[in-house]
Amino acid sequence: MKLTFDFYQRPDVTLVARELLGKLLVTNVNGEHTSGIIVETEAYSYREKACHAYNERRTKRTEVLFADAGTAYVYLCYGIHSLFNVVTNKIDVAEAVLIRAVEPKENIEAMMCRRNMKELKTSLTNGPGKLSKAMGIDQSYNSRSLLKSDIWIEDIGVSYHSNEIISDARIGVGYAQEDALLPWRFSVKESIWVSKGNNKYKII
DNA sequence: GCAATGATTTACT
DNA sequence: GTAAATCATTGCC
Repeated sequence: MKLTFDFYQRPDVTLVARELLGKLLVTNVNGEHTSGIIVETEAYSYREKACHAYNERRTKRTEVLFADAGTAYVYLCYGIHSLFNVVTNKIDVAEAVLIRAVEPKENIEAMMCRRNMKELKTSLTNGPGKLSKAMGIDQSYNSRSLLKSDIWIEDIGVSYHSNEIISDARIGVGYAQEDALLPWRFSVKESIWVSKGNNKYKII
């Protein structure tokens, strides 16, 4: 069952981030239907410095974060990678969940083709830039609604108890000072598809 | 207008 | 382990 507006509009972005684990991310790009199970997420909020819309900063780019719940926020990172987020909370409240890793489910061949890979490895989708490419998500999906387009998230009856979820500091947000320590990264403990993180800016 | 930088990945050594 | 790739957005001049 496709997730509805009510799922995304709830006020606690970390709760939504946790509950997105085990859900199925589905895209239908250029006639290729692909999907993967979400195994790693991060929460972002206007209340903390790691967020692009920190302190309610509105610019052309961050405007999407103030949009209605269930809107996709796709932005270019390091000039190369498209990172996929889902906007949560009420309209004009800038919060979002970054999808960091998925377990490939349907049409894995098409995903490998998009990533130029010959054999199936976890590196197909174990990172935010990687899964976007595998799923065919690019800048053109920015500000698209997940409630009524060719990209959406489904509930497939999987949910995790808190002892099956790892809660940790987010990756690559060292610039956010004290907010970089918030345990707002969530991943499925048993999954081998979780990203390895980024040692470069790792916080001790 | 211009310079700095990043919610990363990949290919080297 | 280290570094290059690569560019939209941002903030300051």
